[in-house]
Amino acid sequence: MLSQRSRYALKALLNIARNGGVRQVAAISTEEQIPRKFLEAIMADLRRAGLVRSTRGAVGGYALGRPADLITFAEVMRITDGPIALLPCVSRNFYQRCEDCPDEHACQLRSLFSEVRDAVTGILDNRTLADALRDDRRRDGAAVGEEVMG
Amino acid sequence: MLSQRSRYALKALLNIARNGGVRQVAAISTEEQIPRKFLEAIMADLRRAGLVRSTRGAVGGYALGRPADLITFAEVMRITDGPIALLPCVSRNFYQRCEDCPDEHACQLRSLFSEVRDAVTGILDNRTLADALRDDRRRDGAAVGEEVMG
DNA sequence: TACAATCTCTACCAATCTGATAGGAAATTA
DNA sequence: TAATTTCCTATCAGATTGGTAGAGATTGTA
Repeated sequence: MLSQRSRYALKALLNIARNGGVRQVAAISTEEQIPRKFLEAIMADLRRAGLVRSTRGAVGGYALGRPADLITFAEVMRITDGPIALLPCVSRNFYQRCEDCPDEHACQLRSLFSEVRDAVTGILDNRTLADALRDDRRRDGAAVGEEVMG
Repeated sequence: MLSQRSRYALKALLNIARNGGVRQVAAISTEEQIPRKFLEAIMADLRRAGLVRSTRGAVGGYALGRPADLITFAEVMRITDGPIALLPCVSRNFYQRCEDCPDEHACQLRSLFSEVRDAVTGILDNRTLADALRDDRRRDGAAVGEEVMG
């Protein structure tokens, strides 16, 4: 399961991307129903990873560190939750040997879970914040305004 | 990440399937490098779920509760780790609402993580213990004996 | 019957992770 | 200077994880 941390991080980033420009923790907190102090800690992680830039003081806040179409879901999840793969020995970004495994290449779990990793990262490494916003607009459009467009 | 519990459960079941018939915890424990007492607890779970049948006494042990080609990886993982989906609100077997989510159908995470769930369960619900053993034999064959067969 | 082997059950435990909360320091704007 | 906002450090309760201990129940065999 995704941690609450990751869910919050993704929602916060989508909130910033949706609104554009600089956005305060307090606003995100109330809009996305995220405990303020907890969100502060999460934003600090995202800042240290370069996903957002912060400005302090009276009209400060957070802005995306790069365009929304260059921030993937996978990247956010790796920052907040660590590895995406189900086994350490099949992770590309956080590889670690399974200590109790005598021979990695003979392991009957490894090939299957490599396949799972490929399936998952195939989606998450290629889906950006911008994609999520676009899908959302399309869904709204289909229900309400798209007809007007032809 | 998969819990150690799940890894051990899968390895233990594969061990039983590979050897066929009844198999003792002590043997599995040493062969698969799993702490004995911990494995006992895991086998108890698998028994309660019907994946294995146990017999007590002098020549007791555990046998598969049904043929190896009817036990999927997904089923084992759900017993030992719970939901496979990354969000409770997209799980088929353990569905739960996200409390802080005002409108599930407007959620910008949900559609993406449904897609991920489909990709993962598409693999894990359709891969059985028998498949894993077969793949393994094929891999051995390719390296050693297959040439003899033509 | 006694004994050894095996699963079964209950309880317990240390370490880590999760999801927060508290309070103040530092920076910026008006 | 006052207000606003991020930044930093510390703390914490509860759950989860990975495991251990020991006694009890059941069965096969000598």
